[in-house]
Amino acid sequence: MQAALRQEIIDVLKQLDLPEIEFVVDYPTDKNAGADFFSNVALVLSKQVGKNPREVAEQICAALEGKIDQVESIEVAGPGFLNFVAHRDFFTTSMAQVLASGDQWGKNDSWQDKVVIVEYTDPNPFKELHIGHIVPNALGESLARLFMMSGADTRRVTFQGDVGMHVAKAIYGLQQLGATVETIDAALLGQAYAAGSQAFDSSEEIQVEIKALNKSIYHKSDEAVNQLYDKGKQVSLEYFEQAYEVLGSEFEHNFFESVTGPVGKKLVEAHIGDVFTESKGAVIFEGEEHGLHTRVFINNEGLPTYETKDVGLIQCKEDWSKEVTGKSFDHTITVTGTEQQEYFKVTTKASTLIQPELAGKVELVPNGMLRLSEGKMSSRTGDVIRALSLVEDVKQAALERMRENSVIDDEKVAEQVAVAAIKYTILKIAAGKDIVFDLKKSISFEGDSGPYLQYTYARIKSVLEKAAQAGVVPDTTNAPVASYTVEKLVERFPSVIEMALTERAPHHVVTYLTELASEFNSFYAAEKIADVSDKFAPYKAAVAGAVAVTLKQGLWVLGIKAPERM
RNA sequence: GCACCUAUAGUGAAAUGGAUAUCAUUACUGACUUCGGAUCAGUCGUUGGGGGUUCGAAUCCCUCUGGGUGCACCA
Repeated sequence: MQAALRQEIIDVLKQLDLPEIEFVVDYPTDKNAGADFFSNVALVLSKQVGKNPREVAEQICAALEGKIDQVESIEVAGPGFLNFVAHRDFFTTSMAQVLASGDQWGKNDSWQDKVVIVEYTDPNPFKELHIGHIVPNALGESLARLFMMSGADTRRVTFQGDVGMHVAKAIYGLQQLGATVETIDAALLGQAYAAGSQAFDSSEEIQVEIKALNKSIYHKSDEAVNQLYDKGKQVSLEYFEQAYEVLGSEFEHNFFESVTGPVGKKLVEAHIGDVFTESKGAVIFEGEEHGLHTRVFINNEGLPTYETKDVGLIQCKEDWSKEVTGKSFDHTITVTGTEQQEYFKVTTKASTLIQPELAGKVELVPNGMLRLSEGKMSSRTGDVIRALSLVEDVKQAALERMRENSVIDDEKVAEQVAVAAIKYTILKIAAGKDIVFDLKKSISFEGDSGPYLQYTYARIKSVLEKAAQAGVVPDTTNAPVASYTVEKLVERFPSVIEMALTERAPHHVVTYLTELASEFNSFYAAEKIADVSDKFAPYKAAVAGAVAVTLKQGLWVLGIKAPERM
């Protein structure tokens, strides 16, 4: 529709001998409920033409009159906007299309057949998967699904630090705690890391000891250590898998620093002289000439730093992409904290200097930090809130709620409600902004919340069931003269999906769904659906069905399950 | 010190440079003898200060103030 309007306006401009300019054709903000679409073309033109904007608008309006099939009327409003009102049929047809397309509703082909690798969550083995990891997990999952909605061959992966000082500290802690291969579990690993970190900070002797341990892990030189390491890594990864399942993520592949390190080191060493330089025993990249800052890629002990592991990672992604899809990736996204933005620019620049074909294909989407309104979190002191324990707490609250006033009592659904509540609080905020988390208050089941969306969906399912029993069959042939506001919102869904992807901003989907649910609930309060004596009941049931499809698709994009009952 | 990000009702947020800044929450008032009250309707309350660009600024530019983050051998 927008495209058709735009084209007609362009034609009319030519016909009227007006200059070609950039202008907007879009949905109006909801307070001018009178119009379905608007354009600012006259406002943009007025200066160039040297006329009053309203005058220009009138001229274009007159020339457009009757030219566009789906438009009922056009008028000039405010300072010189063109307001278009769509035919009633436009929305009626749209409802029918939604019901017919089902789980295809909202899709587009902007990334059709492109290979996109989305990397997110990135927990470190031997450390806790804490509530800070939920933010990039929720964001990355949603971005990945937006790419899927846009036709991309989307691959979800993680990148994990399975070597390095944090691992040495954890192993040291395990040794101190007298852990054996048999006794290691996720809880013990958390304790071990905290114990190791504290020991590291407590004395220089222990620091030397842990650094030595780090080297032996790297070179796999001590069999006893290797056993603890292998078991610890395995336990960590299994634990992560459990968490991913609860959170609703499924990763196809884990990349490890122990693997990307050597790959990166080779690449870096091959480009000493043209990209990297040697300085004080280390290999560095001088970022200043690119407006960035200098970073060390290989330290003076000859070990690759995180920078080099990231350079290697890109190569590993490329190799893996060829292996699983038969071709190079078209785009890769890394979701990680905003604090890594400057750093990421440096490694990306270095990578593209090595491999110019990567330019523009490597992207960082920063996620904001999650702060607690009270107290600080630190895995070094063991003072963390594990992701799963947060889910568990919220789930208990949900169960309590269900026992009070729900039609069912189901642990699985309570968990889905909990995850919805948590993800909603994260995803409603524009990506990259910090999130203040008040454990008591911020996870809400009322108003602006994940459960509100789920509730609305369950409610529709329920009323449609009642309607079916009463003999009301959803049908769009007999529509009331005026369209319901909620229909107009449903029709916008695909454009919201496209915008959310191009801006890397799932919060647009959250805002939209909340508005849709709210609008539906108002509609629901005012209109009777399961009532055979109402001649518009079949139409209203069709509208309710279209809202349900939209909610379900939208929640899917957010990585939130839509239970039929709750 | 340099660089980047950020500031919107009491609180948490939204607003591709567009029309009367939108939601939620809090507080208060109500709702069909109930198609699920995790709902709906209503009242109260907002763009940090100062300049500028623009037909039009929460949004862009400058500046001040407050907050955050990053600036070789950690990840």
